[in-house]
Amino acid sequence: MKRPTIADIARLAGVSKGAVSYALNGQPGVSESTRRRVLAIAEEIGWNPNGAARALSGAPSHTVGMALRRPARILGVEPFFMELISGVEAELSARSYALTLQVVADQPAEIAVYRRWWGERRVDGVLVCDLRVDDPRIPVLTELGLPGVVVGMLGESAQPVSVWSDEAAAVVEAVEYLSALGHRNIARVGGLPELRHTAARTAAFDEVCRRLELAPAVTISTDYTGEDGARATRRLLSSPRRPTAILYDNDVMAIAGLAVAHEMNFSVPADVSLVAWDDSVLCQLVHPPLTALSRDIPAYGGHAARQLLDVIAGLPASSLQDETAHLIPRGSTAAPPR
Amino acid sequence: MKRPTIADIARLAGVSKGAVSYALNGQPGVSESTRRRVLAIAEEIGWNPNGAARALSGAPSHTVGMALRRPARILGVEPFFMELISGVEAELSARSYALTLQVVADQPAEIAVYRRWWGERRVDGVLVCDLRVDDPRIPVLTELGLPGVVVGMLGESAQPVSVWSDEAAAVVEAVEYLSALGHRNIARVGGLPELRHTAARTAAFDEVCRRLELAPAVTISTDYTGEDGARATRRLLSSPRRPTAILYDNDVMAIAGLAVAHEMNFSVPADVSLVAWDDSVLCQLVHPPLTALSRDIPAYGGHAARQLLDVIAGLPASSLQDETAHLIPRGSTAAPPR
DNA sequence: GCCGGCAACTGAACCGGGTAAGTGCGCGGA
DNA sequence: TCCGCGCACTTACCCGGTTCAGTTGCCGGC
Repeated sequence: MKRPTIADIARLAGVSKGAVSYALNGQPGVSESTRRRVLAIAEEIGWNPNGAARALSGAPSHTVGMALRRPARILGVEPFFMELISGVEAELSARSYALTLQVVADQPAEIAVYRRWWGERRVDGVLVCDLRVDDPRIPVLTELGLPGVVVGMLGESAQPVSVWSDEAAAVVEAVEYLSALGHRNIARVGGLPELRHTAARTAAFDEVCRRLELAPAVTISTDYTGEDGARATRRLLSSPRRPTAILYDNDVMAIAGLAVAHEMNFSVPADVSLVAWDDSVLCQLVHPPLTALSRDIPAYGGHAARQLLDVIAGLPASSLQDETAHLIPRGSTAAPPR
Repeated sequence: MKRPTIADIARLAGVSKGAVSYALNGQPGVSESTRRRVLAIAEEIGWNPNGAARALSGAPSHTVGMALRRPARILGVEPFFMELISGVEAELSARSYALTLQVVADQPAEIAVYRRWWGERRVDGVLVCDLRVDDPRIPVLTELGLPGVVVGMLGESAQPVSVWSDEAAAVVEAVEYLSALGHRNIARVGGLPELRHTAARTAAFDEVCRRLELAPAVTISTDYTGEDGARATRRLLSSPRRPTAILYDNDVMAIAGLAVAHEMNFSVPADVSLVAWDDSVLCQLVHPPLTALSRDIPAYGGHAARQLLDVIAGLPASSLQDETAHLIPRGSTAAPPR
C-alpha cells in the first residue's frame, strides 16, 4: 500500500502543497473552509506525517533515547531497571513520546551511540544512567548540545540537569536502625565502586559507622549480580569477624545473600540481619520478608522523563531531588545474637 | 555545534555530493584513492549520516517497534515481559537495531500506533504480543504491508510469521505429572481467556483431565496480576470440592497463591501442590521453591527478533516453533493428602 | 588518427514536508 | 477611479542523502 503524502491531499483538495501544510499545522494562511476540507481528506485517506521528512526540516523526533550499558540478558532480572523504564515509559507515553532503548557493551560504545543518535537526529534527548566519577559522557553531551538528564547522583549542578535522591540519608537511617537494635558490626555489600552513588553510599556508611563508634565499616564491592552478592555474603559469613548485619546495595543481592545464609545454616534474623536496598516485590515474597530501603522507582523514572522533556522544550529545568529511600522493617532484621 | 553533512565533506574533498555518497556507501563509481580521502575527512569532522534524510530516500530506519498494551507501571513487575524484552534487545543490539517501546491503553490505540509508525516510517517492523482470537491487528499489518512477527500462538500459518511454543504439550506434562503423584482434582488459574494461548491451554487442560479421568477441569480466569491470582486461589481453597493441586498460568500468580495458602494455613505441598507457568528467579527464591513449567524466555524473544529481521530483510522466513516449556519439579509438589 | 568503451566523476532530480517570498484578487477609503 | 492593504493562496527553495543520466578524460585497438 502506498503511503499518502501531502501532495496527494493537495491534488484531491485542488490546492497546493503549501496550503495543505498550513492547513494541517494550524498555521494562518488558509481559510477555515479549506482547512476543514484538507483535514477531512487527510483523515479519509489515512495520512500520517512522514517523520523523516519533518525531521529533515528540523522538527523534533518525539523520541527519547536510553543507552544501557549491561548485558541485555541481565536486564530482565534486574527489577530496578525495569521499574525505572516502566516509569519513564509511563510519563513519555502520556505525552506521546517514544522510548528508544539500546543496549551497549561499554562506555566508548555508549558515547558512539549518543553521537550517532545526535547526528541522525534520532532522539530529542537522552537519559543517562549509572553516572561515574568524572563521567566522560557529560562533556560529550555538552559538546553536542544534546539534551540529557542524569538519573542518579550528580548533585545540585545545573548542567546537565539530574534527578537524584539522598543516598547518604538512607544509609544513615538503615545503620542507625541496626545500631539501635544493638548491632555493632555491620558490613555492606556494595555496588560498582566507580559509580557515583556507590561512592556516596560508601562515604556515608564509613562516616556513620565512625560516628556511632561501630566496628570499622567493611564494604565489599560487587557488580550487582546475585552471584556476586552470594559470593560476598559467603565471604562475610565465613570471616573471623563475622558481621551481625549486612546491608546490600540492591535487592537481587540481598535475596541471594538470604539464600546463602540459609545454605550456611545461619538463621535470619536470629543470627544475622539483612537489609536490602530497593524494594521490589521480591523482598516481600521471600521468607523471611526482607527489611528494605524502599523508594518509588517508577516515579523516579517518571520524574527523570519529565525533566528531560522540559529540557528538550527549552523550559527552565533544574536538578530535582527525589524522595529519599526510607526503611521498611520486615522480618529480616532483629537484635543481634548475644 | 553544527552537524557536518556530505556537502561539507564534498567541499573539503573537492568532489561532488554524489561522489561522496558513493564513497561512503561502498558503491562503485569512485576511485579507491578518492574513497579513502572521503572516508578520512568524514571521520575527521565527525560526520554521521542523517537518518531522516536517508529514510526520506527509502532507507530502513533500523528500528523495531513493540506496542505494549498494559499499564506502564505493571511492566516492571512482570518478569515475563521484561525477560522477553531483554532477549529481543540482545538480538537487536547485536545487529545494531534499536527497539522502540510504546505503551498503549487499548487495542484501537495500538492499531493507531502501528498506522502512525508505518506512515512515519519510524520502524521497519513490529513485534506483536498477546495475540487474541480473531485479532484485528493482523489484517491491519497485512493492509499496511508492515512487516510483523507474532510472539505467541498463531500456529503454522505463513503470514504473518509467528514464534510459538507448544502450550498443549506443556499442560499435558504438568497434569500427567500431578496425576502420577496421585492427584485427581486439579484446578487451573488461567490468564485472559481472550488470548489465543490461554484458549490453547484451556482446551488442552480440559482434554487431558478427561483422558486421565480426573475430576472435571476447572479453570478460573484472571488478568495475570498477583491480586487476581490470590483471589482465585482463595476461591479454590475455600470451595467444597477443594482441589489438591493448582496450575497457574504465570509465576506472579503462583507466588501470590503460595502466600494465600500460607495465610489460610494450608501446607504446601502437603495439603496442596502448586505449579507455576514461567520460571523466573522468583520461583526459586520462595519457600518452598515452586515447581514450574520453565522455558528460556529471553531466547524466545531473541528468536522472535531474528525472525522479524529476516522478514524485514525479505528473506524467506517461516513460523518457528520454539522450545516447549518443560516441568522442573521443586518443593511445591507432592502426593496429595490421603 | 579515430573511435569505442569504460572508469571516474558531475549535475540534477527526488524523497515529503516546512516556510519565506511572491501573486492575484477583492474591498475599503480617499 | 485608483491605490493600498490584507487574505488566501501559489511558487520555489530548503533540509541531507540517494540515484540516475550525463559528461569528461583516458586507454586500447584497428
